[in-house]
Amino acid sequence: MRGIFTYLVIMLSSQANLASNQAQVNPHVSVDCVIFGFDFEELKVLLIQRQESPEGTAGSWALPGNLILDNESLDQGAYRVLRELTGLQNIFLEQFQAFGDPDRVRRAEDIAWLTYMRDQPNARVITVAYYSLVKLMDFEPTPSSWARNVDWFPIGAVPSLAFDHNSIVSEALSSLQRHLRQRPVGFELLPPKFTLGQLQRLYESILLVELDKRNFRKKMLKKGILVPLDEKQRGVPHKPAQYYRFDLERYEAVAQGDFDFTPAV
Amino acid sequence: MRGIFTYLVIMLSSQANLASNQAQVNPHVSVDCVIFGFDFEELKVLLIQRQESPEGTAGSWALPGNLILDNESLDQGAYRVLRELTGLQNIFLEQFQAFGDPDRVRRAEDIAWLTYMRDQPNARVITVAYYSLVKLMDFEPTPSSWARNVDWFPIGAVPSLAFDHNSIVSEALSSLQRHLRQRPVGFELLPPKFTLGQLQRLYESILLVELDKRNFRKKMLKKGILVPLDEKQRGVPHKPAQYYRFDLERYEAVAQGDFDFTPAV
DNA sequence: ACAAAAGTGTTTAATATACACCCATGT
DNA sequence: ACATGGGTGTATATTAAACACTTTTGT
Repeated sequence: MRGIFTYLVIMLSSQANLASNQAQVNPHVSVDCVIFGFDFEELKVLLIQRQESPEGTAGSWALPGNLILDNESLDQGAYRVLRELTGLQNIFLEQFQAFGDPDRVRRAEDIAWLTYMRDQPNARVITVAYYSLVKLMDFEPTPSSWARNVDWFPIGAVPSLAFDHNSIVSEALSSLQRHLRQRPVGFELLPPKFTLGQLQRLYESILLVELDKRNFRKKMLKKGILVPLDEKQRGVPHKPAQYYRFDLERYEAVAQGDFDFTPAV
Repeated sequence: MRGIFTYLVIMLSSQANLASNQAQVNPHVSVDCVIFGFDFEELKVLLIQRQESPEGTAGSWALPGNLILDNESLDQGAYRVLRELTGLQNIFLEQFQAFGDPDRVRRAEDIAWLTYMRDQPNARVITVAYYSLVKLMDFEPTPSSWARNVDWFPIGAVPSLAFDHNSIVSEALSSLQRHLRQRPVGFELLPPKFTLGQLQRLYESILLVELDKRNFRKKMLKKGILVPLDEKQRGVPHKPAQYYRFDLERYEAVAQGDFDFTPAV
């Protein structure tokens, strides 16, 4: 019961907005967010579990998403969904693709769920997909507040999802891989201070390659966008590592648009 | 009058479809196409000129685009718009971004035009933008058939366009530039046989750089995706150039996904 | 003491860059 | 003959790749 309540609060908050500032839900356009996090070991995706509807729909997993409001942009809609779900703001968000197959809603349980949740359950909906990079430490969904309704899944163990959400996740990963090679987006997944080992494991687990430690360090440090801090790891059962931070100003000064981290396989 | 007639045929053909196969126009989602062509000298964009409406709207230029039908995918919608406009099929088409600012329709003349053309002129519309690469030789809009309604514009001399179409063109160019460095998309803009000089000018005019002839040839030929033909240029007032063709099988065999043409500035 | 990850350099191969002259054709 | 773009090679600098051992800490 608790899970259902929380979930309804999220899904219906646009209705609250509607009441307070006249915004109308657009029945044909939604946004979906693929939220990536990194726990220093592997890449994870945040999924929500739909509640079981009165009609007995199974509580299958899905991407967080919702219809947009008529007075908000696509980006604003995606931010709103993220904020409502995670409470986080100032999150890295990138639109990567629109999905509009006429039969992206075809499974019986998806239709049942829409019937239960939406005013116009049969409206043709196209969805604009975003991926988001969050510092996983900032938002670890706790069993107490979210029950079984929200959880991180390893990117390699995503279950069967609602609608076309498995395709969306897969395209999000491709986009992230491409962007990671070209722009310094990886730092969005790490805390403000991090070690080179953590950064390397991030690249390895997103690009699905193994990298040589010495070459990785040389290459990364030569870019001149990392600055060492006066601080080292503590409490680790091995030689403590130097902490670094990403220097945005230096990046913008040095490489105007060119990052180009293209590791060998 | 002729121009208006032709244009109406294009814009209303979805209505014809509606009558024949029950397809409904979706009032909230459109597709817009940025059609690129290359005349061996510079990159061009195909624009259409809206007819002057009875309300006296100026005949401003715009991207070809239209609302989608409820039974077609986004890709199919974009293909349909392209086919209706150019008569061409099997065209290279790539979705690159959705645009959904609530105020992307704000100029008086845009509103007047929608009022004239659409059933629900005030509906919030988000548009999914595609860029398309065509062999310009296959489709040179002739003054006789299109009058002043369709024309190629150099990418550097695009006039002020309707709605947010100037932003869309600019983002399309960025996407094309990015893709050209990473994938062999340039050949879509060239005829089946072309010279290395033509290919170089294509890269130069899209990426807006000057390239060294010798290095360009070495680099391009080393990829092993071009095959020389038994044919040379004829009728040119200089040493005739060797013709080449792009070999797709060879590309797919050799470079699995990696093209990486990253020229120096 | 041992386990575990941090940290460090050199050699070799591949790739990128800069650069200048002769060639074949149409007019 | 001349103008025009086609075609070619080499030397140098930069970047990528392969590779192994010592260090520091917690247990």
